[in-house]
Amino acid sequence: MTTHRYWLVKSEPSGFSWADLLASPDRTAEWDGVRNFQARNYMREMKLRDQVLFYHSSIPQPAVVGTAVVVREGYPDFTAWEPKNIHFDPKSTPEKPLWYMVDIQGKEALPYPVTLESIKHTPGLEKMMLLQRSRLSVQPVTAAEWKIIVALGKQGS
DNA sequence: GCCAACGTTGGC
DNA sequence: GCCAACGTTGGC
Repeated sequence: MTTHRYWLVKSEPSGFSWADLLASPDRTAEWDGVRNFQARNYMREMKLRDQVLFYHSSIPQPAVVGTAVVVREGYPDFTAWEPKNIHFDPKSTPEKPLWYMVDIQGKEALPYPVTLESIKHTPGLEKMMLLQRSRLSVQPVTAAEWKIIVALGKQGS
């Protein structure tokens, strides 16, 4: 039997949005540019077909707007090796990569985006890491939390 | 635009 | 190895 895990990734829509993901070839994007060790470690735990909540941050109504799936497991984030890239980091080299990324594929839009505000007030979601560690851009979600959020996103509250 | 939270850097 | 300074994120 296969088990998969659940995650939440955050993105500022002005940089890369849910719509951008859906518009990508095969609805698939490299989740590059993560430069935080804890987030990196979580990405290295991600497995094929793990489920991902896609969250829009730094907007008036931050919210989970869709679901995605991991289609490629952790591999070196080569943008760290490109001096002109905004995510360049000289401490990472092809021989000794420091940063990793995964590929995710957009799966399902949530017709009723699940706002941060509603997450705060929904029983069962009060322990979400999002509420305590708002700055962590890749974080685990429990199966129970996943279920509640996807249900809310599909049918509203 | 402000500010709190918090991760990272660097001097010692 | 400590800790102050600094930078970044993200909610409001």
